[in-house]
Amino acid sequence: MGGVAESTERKRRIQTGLLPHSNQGEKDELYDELWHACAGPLVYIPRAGERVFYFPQGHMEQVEAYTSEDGIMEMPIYNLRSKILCKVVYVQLKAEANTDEVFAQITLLPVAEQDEPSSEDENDLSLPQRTGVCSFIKTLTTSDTSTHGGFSVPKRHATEFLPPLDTTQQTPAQELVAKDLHGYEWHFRHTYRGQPKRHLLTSGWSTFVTAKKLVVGDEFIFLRGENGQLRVGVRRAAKQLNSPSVSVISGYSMQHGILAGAFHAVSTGTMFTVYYHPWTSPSEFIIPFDQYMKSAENYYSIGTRFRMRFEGEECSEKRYMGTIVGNKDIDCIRWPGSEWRCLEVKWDATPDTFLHPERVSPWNIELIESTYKRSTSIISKQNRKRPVNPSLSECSCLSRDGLVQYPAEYTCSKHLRVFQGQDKRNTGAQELDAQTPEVLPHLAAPSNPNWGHRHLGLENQLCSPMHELSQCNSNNISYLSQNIAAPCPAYQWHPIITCDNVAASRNISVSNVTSSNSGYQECRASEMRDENEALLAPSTGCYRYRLFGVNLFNSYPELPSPQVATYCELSSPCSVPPKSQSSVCQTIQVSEPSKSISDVLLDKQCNNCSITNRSCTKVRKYGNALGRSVDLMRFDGYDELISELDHMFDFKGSLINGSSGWHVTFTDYEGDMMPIADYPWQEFCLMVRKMVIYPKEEIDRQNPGSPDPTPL
Amino acid sequence: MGGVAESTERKRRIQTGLLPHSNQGEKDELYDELWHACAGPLVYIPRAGERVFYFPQGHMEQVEAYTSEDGIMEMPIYNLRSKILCKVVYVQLKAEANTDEVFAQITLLPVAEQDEPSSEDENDLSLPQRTGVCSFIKTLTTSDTSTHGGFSVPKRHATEFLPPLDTTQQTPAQELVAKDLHGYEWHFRHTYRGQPKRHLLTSGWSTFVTAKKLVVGDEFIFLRGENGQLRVGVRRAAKQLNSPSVSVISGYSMQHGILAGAFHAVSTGTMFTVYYHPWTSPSEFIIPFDQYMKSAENYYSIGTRFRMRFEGEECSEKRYMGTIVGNKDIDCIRWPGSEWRCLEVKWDATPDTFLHPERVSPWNIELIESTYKRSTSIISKQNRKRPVNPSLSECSCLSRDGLVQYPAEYTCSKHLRVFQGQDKRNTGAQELDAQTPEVLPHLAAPSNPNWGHRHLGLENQLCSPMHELSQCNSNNISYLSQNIAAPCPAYQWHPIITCDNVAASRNISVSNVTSSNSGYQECRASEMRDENEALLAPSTGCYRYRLFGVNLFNSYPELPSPQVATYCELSSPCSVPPKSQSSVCQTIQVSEPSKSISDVLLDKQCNNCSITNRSCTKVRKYGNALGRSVDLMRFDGYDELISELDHMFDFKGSLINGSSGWHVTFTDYEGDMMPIADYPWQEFCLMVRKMVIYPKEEIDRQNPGSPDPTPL
DNA sequence: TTGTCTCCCCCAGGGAGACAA
DNA sequence: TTGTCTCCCTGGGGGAGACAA
Repeated sequence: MGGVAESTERKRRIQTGLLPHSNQGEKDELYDELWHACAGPLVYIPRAGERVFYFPQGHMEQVEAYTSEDGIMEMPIYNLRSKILCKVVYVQLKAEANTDEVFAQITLLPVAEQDEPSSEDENDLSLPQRTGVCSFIKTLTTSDTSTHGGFSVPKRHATEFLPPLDTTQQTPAQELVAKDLHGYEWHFRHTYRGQPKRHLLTSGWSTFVTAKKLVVGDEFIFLRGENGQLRVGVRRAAKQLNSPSVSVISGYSMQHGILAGAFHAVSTGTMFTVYYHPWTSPSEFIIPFDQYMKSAENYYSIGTRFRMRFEGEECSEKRYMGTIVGNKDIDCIRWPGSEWRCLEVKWDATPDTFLHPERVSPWNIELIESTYKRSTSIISKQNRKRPVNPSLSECSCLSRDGLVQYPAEYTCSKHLRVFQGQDKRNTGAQELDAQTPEVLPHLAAPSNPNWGHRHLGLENQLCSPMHELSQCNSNNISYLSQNIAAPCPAYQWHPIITCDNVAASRNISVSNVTSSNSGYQECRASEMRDENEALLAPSTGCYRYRLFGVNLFNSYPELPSPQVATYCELSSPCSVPPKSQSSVCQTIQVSEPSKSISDVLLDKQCNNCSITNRSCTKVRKYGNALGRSVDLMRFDGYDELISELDHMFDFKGSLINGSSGWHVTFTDYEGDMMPIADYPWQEFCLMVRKMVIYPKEEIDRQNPGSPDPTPL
Repeated sequence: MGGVAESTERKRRIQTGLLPHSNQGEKDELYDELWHACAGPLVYIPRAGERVFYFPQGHMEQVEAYTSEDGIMEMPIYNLRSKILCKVVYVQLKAEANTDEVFAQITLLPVAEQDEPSSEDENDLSLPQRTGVCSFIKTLTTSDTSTHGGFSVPKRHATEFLPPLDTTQQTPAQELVAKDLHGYEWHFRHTYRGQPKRHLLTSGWSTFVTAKKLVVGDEFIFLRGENGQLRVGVRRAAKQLNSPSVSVISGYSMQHGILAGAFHAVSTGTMFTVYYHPWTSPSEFIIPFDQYMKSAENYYSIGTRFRMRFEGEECSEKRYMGTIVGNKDIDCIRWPGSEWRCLEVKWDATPDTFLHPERVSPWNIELIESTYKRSTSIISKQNRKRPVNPSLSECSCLSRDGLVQYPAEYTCSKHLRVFQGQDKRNTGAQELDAQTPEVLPHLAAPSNPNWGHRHLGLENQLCSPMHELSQCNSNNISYLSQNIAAPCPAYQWHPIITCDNVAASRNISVSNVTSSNSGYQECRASEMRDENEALLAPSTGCYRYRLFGVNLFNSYPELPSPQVATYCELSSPCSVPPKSQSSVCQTIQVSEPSKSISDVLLDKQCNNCSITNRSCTKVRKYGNALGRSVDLMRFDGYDELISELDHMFDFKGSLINGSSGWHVTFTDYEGDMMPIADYPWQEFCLMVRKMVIYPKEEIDRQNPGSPDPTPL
């Protein structure tokens, strides 16, 4: 496609909003492809319009990688939620000028959780538009990086991706001009010479190597766009660049800035911008809404077995298994109830256990299910969960029209590489929802056990991982390198998987592993729910935040009455009465329609930490032993707060109209008590620690300076 | 001095605390020397223990230099003072790894303004300890930076600073090893060859040039310590490095971080750290207490003529003159009453006016006094004021025992360079105070019109700028370069001033300039006061905040009765009754002992901004139309404030003991009224906008949320 | 005295095929 | 097919004195 037709198609896409964060034409699409190629397949960047949860804790973790020294200072406590639902407003994919380190500048707009996203947005997001981009990656050899000679281009890559040479000449040569992520043009002389003949990049190559500071093991990325435009990029083997951060503000101020900035954005409903450096730290602090919600469906009890994906050497994927050994707040003071890295885990012994985090977030891991539904359900579940590294978990063939995915039920210890563009990470409900009836049967077909597979006749041997992987054995190491190629132009964006020395078809014996944890009955309701959804959900396109027609966030049952006993072990004492300790698992198993996920989340947060939950602010009425809690983020100002308090404490409107004789006071974190409404709402939200409703006489009686004199 | 003697002296200094921020021995002193040499003579860095004013606005300005894009977003309003008195806790002088850009990491501790600094601290600070460091600077020529050949060492520098060569050899050579600011060791081969013979740095030089990215016009700095240690550094001609700042947090978050971090530090009385990059922006946001206080003595009315020092090309100093054309807040919303760049100025026409800021802070400029005392008083005044660039304004000879200064009453348009270490910027009262009686006569000697001159027999022709400058004319351009040398080892730290093409002895015709502004009578009382102080001040060691024995901050005349009319033009309407618009000028001219500087400050600050003044706080008594003002800086806490208010409004003790039935309330800048003493005193000082004393009945009657319901 | 130029000459490194994995 | 080696050869640039400002 090109010329007029391409232009027309482009116009249509722009008009229909199908071109995310790109309004400069094909050039920028190619840029995005290059960026993702450089970032690596494990890196997920949300798209504009998407709804995500922003985790300030994770953001702080990443920023701390740039503040070596003074992270010891005690942070103040901001009244900031541990997770903030945001709409992605703008995404810019960039690269550091000096290091080519990719990073994303993401502008977020905090949104109320009850806002329903339009189904169109989500549909758009689930349909990444792919053009005829083809590319290859090669890990640099010693010779490639030596000062003598150039870069050896694998023959197939050269013939497929490089412009054809005039082979009639003795030593045919051409000049290639390719831009990098900074738009800088690199010139390479491409020749075909030697005995035997081979493709080489000679002149210009050493300049590139020097400028990019490439060493053995780094990767060279080459892209060719539809119209023949060339791009080059690098991925470094050693990701641990010592941050050459310019010393502008102290780490302490940075922490303040992130928290205060986010708080201000949340309070005022304005945008804020974060930078995400996937190479710097693995703190993925922006998690797609769906991914989070999926993980929230599971119950993460102590002893639960799980596995988690990591990026191994040379961009390969590894899965490690472990056991949950704890479930509690990482910082009970500042982030009570936070799910960020709330799971303490013990990893199964591996040669490189030291790499693994001792704490993970629920959405980082996949639980290992019980075995009896493994042939279909487990695969389905895995596809649906895809917690961290979705694209590497299966061999994907991306067509212009959608996503074709194959589950990869093996551990490819090395040399497995999938090169593809960014796909939709959470291909759970919304993708299922988008299924046309005729593809649903695929879900249960054992021989083709992928779900969401759009059967559009695009499959061929290049796209079949099982086919490709059958070529991979330890006998043909040098024949097929780990290089990845997207064939061009016949099949656009159908990655070729080539690998050597791979225990290719080795399946993880999930059933054995799981059954070894016989002491725990796994909560596995969500997968059943998935199936139910697939079968029962109306195809309205917006059921995701509803469960059987009940809006998950607007319904707020005061006292949910769990009708099944919980199987789930609790890791920490819970201050909530035990009867409310239900989980979504059972609730959904019995098709309890009044139990919403938000309820479950509330319960779970209470379980996670026995200290006060800062997302909610305690309110007490003078003389009443029983306190309540309100979430200030749900209110727009004092009026709404007072209205809620009026309702909560049964003032029947007299608190609102002032006739009650009671007044709301609050105590800030310094312990000073003040009448409410003295401060602007935002500041109040920042400083309030708890609220007490006093009768006026009591206020008059009190010494205003004495902190919190209320009897409990 | 060396060996045992040096070690003993070192030990003594460490014991007596005379070694600022250095406990690692001579190495670090040499480091500091190198740092300041690289930073340039205009750069002032406070010392640990010093009291300074921190201006968040200026800090924000500097940080904005690192945030190109998103500075447009509206900043929230923090309850932060425009200037924050701090004690310097810790200073680290550093350099950026990539660029060698010098910067200082300064840890500040907010302090209450009423805390008197101990005179010992200040004495220590005013006695920088100098060691036998000698050095030279050379601006690199084309040949120096070319790929062919090395660095040509001026002969005098080589003979004085480089280890002697064995001249009996045909081509004597030696290896020099010198560390840079990062501690990296550079090796240079030093030879003496060629026809005619000359000193050259050959091997190693081009590596240095390449690594430091030196170009023609950059400067090479060479230091030699007492014990022969060598150091090298660079200063770049092009200071405008495009900030290669790593994208970690958004500029918006940085702004939040600076304000929230400072606010948190002030609120909790904890330290905070700032980074000051003198090369990046001229926003000197940390100003010594004394410098600020000196500037606060002047009255900056519209039409006032002033001059200001700038760094010209190649580190020369230029003075430009201008006229104050406005005096108002740069940001009335966020920083009401701030003096940061509160002066709008119009610069006299110069070829490079574009360089000049349209707004300056009072402490940046020196007012041009009336002429009749120019021969002595003006010089004295200049020495005392030294608003921005103290070290360049005179040729300084620093001995181990003190500071010898010569006023420089000329404009050195180019090529004037003074190379010296950091000296005490504010050599005002405390230096005078340190005078021993026998040096006082120097103060009035017309032929030696410097004050604070320690007559220690160290003067010699090398130290006399007038002598040196007599060599400087346009005829010997190539004979004396602009290179600066500190001769070694005979005279330690007595800079040689060598220059060419300098209009050396050209005096600014201050009298003419000033008289051209005939419409304004300049306030010039402070210089008279200086003289009075010099002659009359008792040598008690702590008179700085006293005037004629009256403590300037503790005395507070109830109703100063100005006995002379004011000469000062007011630039903006003043809400204070005219009768209180006296100034220090008249007061001191008539030797009014009861008029304190703080009173003057009160009056003046009221004039500075037609909006509420944050340094003095208005107080009204309910029902009284006539308000008062108090300077909260004078109080240690609420008790003292209430005591003062009791006295001020004639409560005769009943406000103190609570029997009056009246209560002091205050209004913050948001317009919210609260009872006094709800907040810790420091926070109260930060947020108070005005105070009102109410009868209790009135407080009870009022809706606490309504802003300032008091009738005027 | 020192900035610039030119000349000399070395060697780092680009560019080629040989060779082997 | 392609990684590595070695050989060839060129040019950038280090290093010297010449020369002039």
